[in-house]
Amino acid sequence: MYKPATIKDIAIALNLSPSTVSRALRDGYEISAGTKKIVTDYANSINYQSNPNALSLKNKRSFSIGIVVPELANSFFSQAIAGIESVAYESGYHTIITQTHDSSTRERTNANHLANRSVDGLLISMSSGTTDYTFLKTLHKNGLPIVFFDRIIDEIETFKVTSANFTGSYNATQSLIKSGRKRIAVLANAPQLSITNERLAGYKKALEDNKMPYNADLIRWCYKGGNDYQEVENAVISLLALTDQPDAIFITSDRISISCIRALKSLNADPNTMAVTGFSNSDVVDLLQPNFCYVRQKAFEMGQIAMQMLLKLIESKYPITEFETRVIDTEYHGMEKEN
Amino acid sequence: MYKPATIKDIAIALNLSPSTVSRALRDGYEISAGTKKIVTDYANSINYQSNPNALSLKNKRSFSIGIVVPELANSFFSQAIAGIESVAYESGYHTIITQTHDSSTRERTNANHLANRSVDGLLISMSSGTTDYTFLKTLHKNGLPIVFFDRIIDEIETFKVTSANFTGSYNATQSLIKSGRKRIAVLANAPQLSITNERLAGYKKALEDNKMPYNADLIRWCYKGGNDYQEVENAVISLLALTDQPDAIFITSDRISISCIRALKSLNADPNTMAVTGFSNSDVVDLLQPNFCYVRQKAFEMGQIAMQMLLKLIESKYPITEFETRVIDTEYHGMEKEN
DNA sequence: TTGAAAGCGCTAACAT
DNA sequence: ATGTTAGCGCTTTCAA
Repeated sequence: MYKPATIKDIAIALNLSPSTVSRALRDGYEISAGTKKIVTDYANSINYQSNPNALSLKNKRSFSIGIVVPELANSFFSQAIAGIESVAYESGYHTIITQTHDSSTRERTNANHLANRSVDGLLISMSSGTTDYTFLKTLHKNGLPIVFFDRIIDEIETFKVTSANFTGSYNATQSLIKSGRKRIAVLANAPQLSITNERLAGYKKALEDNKMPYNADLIRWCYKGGNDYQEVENAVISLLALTDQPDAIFITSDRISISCIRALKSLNADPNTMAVTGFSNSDVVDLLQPNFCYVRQKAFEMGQIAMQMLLKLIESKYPITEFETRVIDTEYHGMEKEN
Repeated sequence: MYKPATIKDIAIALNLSPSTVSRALRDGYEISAGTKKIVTDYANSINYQSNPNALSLKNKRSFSIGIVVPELANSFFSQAIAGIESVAYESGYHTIITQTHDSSTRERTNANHLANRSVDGLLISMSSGTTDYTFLKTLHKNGLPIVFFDRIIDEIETFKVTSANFTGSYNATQSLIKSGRKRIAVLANAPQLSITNERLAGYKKALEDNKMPYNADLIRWCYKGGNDYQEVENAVISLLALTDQPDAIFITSDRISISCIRALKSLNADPNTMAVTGFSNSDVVDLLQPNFCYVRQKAFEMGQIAMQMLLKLIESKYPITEFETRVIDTEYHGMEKEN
């Protein structure tokens, strides 16, 4: 049984009362310098660490924050988490990371567990399947600080940070059009997601501005967000089977982008007749396929901002009523690769 | 302030004592069916969740386990974590994931924090820089169940699980030799790591068995494990600059493999004169470069096994004295890609 | 300057 | 079958 030393142990060893030890360790003003030194020295010598559970129970404060993301094995999220951690670490907060695998049930369980585990706040990027937000609303109403990032929702009023999905998408589509593509198909992520709709809207607007028709036949939904390769391959096959074949594919998400490239390769599609452009934060995407252009989100930065927002919520003395939704621009990586 | 309902609240609302409520909720045998129903119904209606901090404090048991890995943005680890979670979830355990970015300090902080946070056990894969294991020894001596996976160490006696690094490496090198390669260079990970040495040993043995000389000139160390691209590129440049250029590169780690491919591409090395083979668990590695052969570790499976071992340690009635180090075979993906 | 005591939410003897 | 009480480790009045 793992049993670290307690304040009581120190008190007994030093013939002091627990309260004195507690105050000494936290540098309380009432304690004499001498006692403080004795206590801290001894505490260090036995490598004393306070029990966070007891502290949380007492203080309703844990100096840890919970992170809920769909998938760690997704570059965007692991980069965002790195950003979150960098800020959290500086401010003395620990991070507890959980993943949902895009399951609403797991999402609810994780969020509730974190809340009960008395994290001081929650950073969440929604799962693709979630349509019922009551569990979050309840937590939020009960006073748990929540910040949404990337996959945000309208239903809860708080700080949010997301990418300029519309613009990123618009520019990428523009670029395809400029390069002469006439029939641009889309592989879209689950339609419940904010990011999906924004990205699709950017695509539509680009078509419109170029007086090109929007053709629903060219849209394919990948409800599993690219986690199910077969779903993506089927979508690609059905696009290739169209009598009026598309000459480009625009993809609204990272995992789908990868799966699409794989599918095109395995179907022996000609990379010259089929241009591919999509959102991706994979760190190897530039190595994948000669002509793959992509939109990259500033994931690390988004993580940092999200954590800063959460800190603001947590550490604010009075309730915050003015909330901000930050939109971070994306980077477009076209074919002419510099650097 | 987030403040969930407590057992006391329920007790007051239902005019019962806290202990009755507690027992009813945990289906205690002493409680009448009627009371049980009343209590559970009410608890459900207000969405009562027990406070894990209080439980941990009381029971010295948290039903959560801590995970310490170098880097989440590394396919191997995110896959291993998925394996860990799958077992943990089935057994009612939560996982708390932390990453060290290969910093010993972060590693120590994380491990200590998790231990104090009263996780019931620890799953750890060592950071590349760590040479002082006293913090782990201390935790272990104090009774914290620890299981090592992948990057294991000899210094602590407990359950461990790792890959057949020697054999995987041996076979990959054999394969390079069979295909006619004569001068096989190596990009090696930090030499502190168990996996680095095992993989290097496999390489050496393959040379030996083929009566080929081991040439230290062909070995390059990447102490940053591929996180520092420049380090890898420099290594590649220096290999290409050799008067007697290597005709193959064997790489002992995932991140270095990726960086090496990128470096070769940016240096315009001819993929036909320079064969590349390395360890990688990236899910896009097969798309990267036509002739890249790779050794894949069974990461998910390793995670599952590690978690099972940890459960055994945690839930064993009496102290375990017989420890096992499981070695899991690797998959070699050569050039003839089926499927 | 220090100590005693109560309480955070929960459980488990020990009553009743 | 249910209630009372003490205690997990810590902080914080209140008292000395």
